[in-house]
Order: sequence, then structure tokens, then C-alpha cells
Amino acid sequence: MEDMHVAVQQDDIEQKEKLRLWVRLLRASRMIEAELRNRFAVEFNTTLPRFDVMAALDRFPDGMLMSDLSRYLLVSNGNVTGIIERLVQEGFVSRAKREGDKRTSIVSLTAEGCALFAQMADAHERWVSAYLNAMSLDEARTLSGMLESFRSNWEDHSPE
Amino acid sequence: MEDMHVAVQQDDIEQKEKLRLWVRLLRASRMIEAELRNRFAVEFNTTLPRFDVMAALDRFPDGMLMSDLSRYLLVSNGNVTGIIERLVQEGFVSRAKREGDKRTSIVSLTAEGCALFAQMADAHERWVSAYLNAMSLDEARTLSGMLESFRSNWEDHSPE
DNA sequence: GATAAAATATTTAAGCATGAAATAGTGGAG
DNA sequence: CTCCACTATTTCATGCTTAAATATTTTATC
Repeated sequence: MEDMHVAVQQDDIEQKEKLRLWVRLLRASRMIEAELRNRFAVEFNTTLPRFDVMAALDRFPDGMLMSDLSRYLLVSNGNVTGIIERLVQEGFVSRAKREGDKRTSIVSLTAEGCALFAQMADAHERWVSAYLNAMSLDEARTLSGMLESFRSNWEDHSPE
Repeated sequence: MEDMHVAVQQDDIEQKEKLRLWVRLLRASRMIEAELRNRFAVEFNTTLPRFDVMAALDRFPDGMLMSDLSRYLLVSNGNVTGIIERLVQEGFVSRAKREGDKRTSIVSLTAEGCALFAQMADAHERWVSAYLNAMSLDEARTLSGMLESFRSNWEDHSPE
């Protein structure tokens, strides 16, 4: 009986500690995101979602399907449509119809988009590294490792 | 000369490691957020931003000004207006005009809102803790501590 | 080959989010 | 009292985001 109380209390402590972790993770993420949003707006007149899309396309030079993009970026299908729409209009992304399949179109960066992304990626890396300058390299590696192992264990409770 | 190369290379390694950390942090945050959004929609027919607002109001039972809310939640002024609007219509939040100052209105949870929030907060804690179940209590504490020290050092590069 | 099932992409409606401008109220200096 | 600066809130334009509905094409099954 006594043991049960102790066990339950332990569970509760663990639950609360993990809730606190989540709150702090979210807060850190929001702070950095807000700062980046601001920088991207000021320096490149663009947004974070646009940068994310261009980063994905830069990583896959042969192009991606719309559904590849949304899966890779963890955003919804319809979301990508609008972002790509604007990027195409501004000449940074091109859509190519594919021979065999009339549903799909392969999107990729144009030469202009590629050049712009190189600049943005460089600035992005410098900004992020500056935001994290109070953290040592070792700490960064530890944190990074823990987050990666979290990600690789994620499927356990994720549905589907 | 040789030393300089080594130093520069070290800086670059550090920059890239911190970029990787940011990418993983963001990814973890997005995965959990997506899962929570889904849960809140299914179980409570509500959204994360609404939960955040109600959590703030629960924390300040005497009520908050609209500007208090937006400052506390790190969101824009106009944003809060719409969310409160809907919560008021559904009877979870009440607005009271203040005697002395006709500009301000004090918003607070109604009894209904309070009761609903208690349920949601409980579920929220259980969900989050389940998402992090692959992580030990010690790991959670370590990670949490690192994120907290990051937050407390944030002001260094944040403007204003 | 016909039909059903799955995959791909877009559109729609509602809500979230921002920054800027508009509106309205307060309070002090002259 | 009047003007001016400040505060609080809302409104607006734009863009992000989702889920659900729709349309189209491809693939599988018989």
C-alpha cells in the first residue's frame, strides 16, 4: 500500500518534469522562430515557410513532388500549394509537368532561386549559430543527440 | 597561418553543429505540436492557441488586459482579439469593462471555462508525458535544464 | 478491358498570426 | 481649456495552416 503511493507519486513527478520539458522546448523554438522570421523579413523580404520550402528543394536538385514536399516539411498538402504558387510567380521555383503521369508536377529551384537560397542559407546558419552562442559545442552535441534519439523513437505512439 | 586555418575550421564545425541542433529542435517541436493539435481537435474540439489563452487566464484568476495577454503569450495584439472573441461567444471567457479606464477591458475565465480548462490541462499533461515516454527522467531533466539556461541567456542577442 | 481502390494535387472554409493603420480614451503641459 | 503624447484595442491586408471535399490519374484486381 505504501509502495503504491510512492510509485504513483514517482509517476506524477515524471509526468510533470516532462510537461516542463515540453513547455521549455516549445518556448525555445518559438523564440528562435520569431527572431528568424523577423530577420528573414528585414534582410530578404521573405518568410520562414518560404525558406523551408526552398531549403527542401535545394536538398533535392532533381525536384520533388508536391506531396514529397509536404511530407518532408511536416505540413499539410494544401499548404504547399499556396507557398509554391507565390515562389513560382516570383521566378524562384519552376514546375515541370511529367511525361508519364499527368497528375504530378515536379517542382525545383530555378537558377535564380538557387542563387538566392545560397545567400539565405549562409545568413541563416550565421544567425542560428549566433542565437546559440551561449551554448558550448559539447552541450550542442548532447542536446542534438537527445533530440535525434527522440525523433527516431517517435513512431512508437504516432498513429498510422 | 596554419593555426588560423584550424581555428576557422573549428568555428565552421561549431556553426554547423548548432544549425543541426536548431533543425532537430524545430522538428521535435513540430512533431509534438502536430500531435497535440490533433488531440485537442478530436477530444475537445479546440485548438492549441485557445488552450494557451485559457492557460494564461487560469494562471491569473483576477483577469488580464488584452495587452497583458499578448505580452505574456508572445503573440501580436490583434491576434488575441480574435481568439478571445470566439471564446467569449462560446461562454468560456468573459469581458468586463473597468470603471476608471474606458479603453481597457479585463478578460477572465468563466466558471465553465475554468472547469473545461481543468479537464484539458489534465489531458494535456498526460499526452505530453506519453509522447516523451521513451526518454528517462534523468534525460528529461538534463534536456530541460539546458533549454532553461538557453532561455535565460537569450536576452544577449535579442534586440530592445 | 471494366471496375474498384489508391495516389496526387488543388480548392475551400475556418482559424491563426503578423504588422500597420485606424479608433478611442487618458492625462499632462502650457 | 486645448493641444499633444501616450495607451489600449480593434480593424485590415496578407500570408500560413489545417482538415475536408473535389477532381483527376494511375494501379490493382478480377
